[in-house]
Amino acid sequence: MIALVDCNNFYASCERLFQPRLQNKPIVVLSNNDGCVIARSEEAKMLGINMGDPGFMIEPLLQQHQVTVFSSNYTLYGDLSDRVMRTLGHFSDTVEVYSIDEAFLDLRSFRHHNLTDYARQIRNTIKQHIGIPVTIGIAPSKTLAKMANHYAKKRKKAVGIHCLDTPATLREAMEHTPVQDIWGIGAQYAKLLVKNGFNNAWQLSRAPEEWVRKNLSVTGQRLYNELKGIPCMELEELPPKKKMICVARGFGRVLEDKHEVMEALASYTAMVAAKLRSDELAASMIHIFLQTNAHRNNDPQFFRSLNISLPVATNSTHELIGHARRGFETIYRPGYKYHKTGCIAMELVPHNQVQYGIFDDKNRERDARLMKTIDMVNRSLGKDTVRFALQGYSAGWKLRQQKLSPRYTTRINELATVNI
DNA sequence: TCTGGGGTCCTAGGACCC
DNA sequence: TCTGGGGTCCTAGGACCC
Repeated sequence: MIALVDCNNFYASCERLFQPRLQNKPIVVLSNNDGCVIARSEEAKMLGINMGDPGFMIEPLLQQHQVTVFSSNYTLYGDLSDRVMRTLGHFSDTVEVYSIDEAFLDLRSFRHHNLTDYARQIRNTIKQHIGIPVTIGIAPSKTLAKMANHYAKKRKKAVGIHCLDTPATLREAMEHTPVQDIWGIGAQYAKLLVKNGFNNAWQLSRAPEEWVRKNLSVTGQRLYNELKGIPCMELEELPPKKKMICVARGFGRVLEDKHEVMEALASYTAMVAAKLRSDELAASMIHIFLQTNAHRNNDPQFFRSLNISLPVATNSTHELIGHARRGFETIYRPGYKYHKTGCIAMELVPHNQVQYGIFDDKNRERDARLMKTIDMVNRSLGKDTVRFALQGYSAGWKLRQQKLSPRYTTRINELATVNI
């Protein structure tokens, strides 16, 4: 059996952990730039606030019900996530960290245990040691474990655990799972399935396999077998090798000044370079793009992107910024209100396996030492302490984060204070 | 009358996930 | 005024090769 452990309303729960007065109060967390709702406490869900609602559009509702709003604080969530995952490691030798708030646990060697009791133990330990509430679903395959978890959240909230270990419990959960709630079925496939008379997971698992293969491709066929209880997806303990590294962001406001857009692109490129180094990778190609705000119907729209092949794979900040700048010069057009830009590193190779070029005259070893030093300084004194000229100092494109909470667990000067 | 066929590589686009 | 960001996988179709 496989368990899926999922943190409840994770970002909202993280924020609440350090502000106990928000217990039983509605909370929402907004995406970058304080854009859309990406997490809600139960109380906020009950008010009819949906995932993805733009913050400014639900402003009256937030005020009316005194909803506490937070900007997203990934430093805090990442640290609490690490603690949860480390704790899960005590309960199974095989843990796949699937996302910041979810993990699959292999419980196949626990055949003689009462798995519901074991799950209760996991749940209590995480609540006690870290303070985050979790829900646990247990079933014969990953897809069914996801379904069990979903079922527990919807119908057994108080218990927070659901185990699909008999044909009857399996069928019951599947009949109560509409196709769009199946892991791997999105809006498009759900529409197609309903049109063809498959409304819930049970019905889909009874569909002709040929039809599934033809209409949902091989991923759909895998999913179909998982629904039948035949595991087709193994647990991945090691994170797979990255194929790309992307930093892209909308600006706090639209930009019409070429240099400001370039500063943003240079800064995102520098972030890509730092990520490459921390993963010990180098990029053989970068992709850059810039675009206007598609939501502003009255503005002329512009989108352009460019692939840039690099003569020698690199993770050096100034080299990557140099390539990005030359690319930017060729795709930039004046006269538009720019909203977003980004840099994507592709064709990644391990940094110690880079092929040098015959005509390459750069001193790459000296460069690597310089980058190491910069990373060290920025790690200890803050992300932007050392930066390159092109990144600039104008804050016009910086993120909007008006409701940012302290990084309680990772910065000594942002510790929580307790009045007694 | 009949107008090759099998293979690879690349890219764009669509679908999905959290 | 204000609508997220970072990923993966699969397929179809074109270019090219022999």
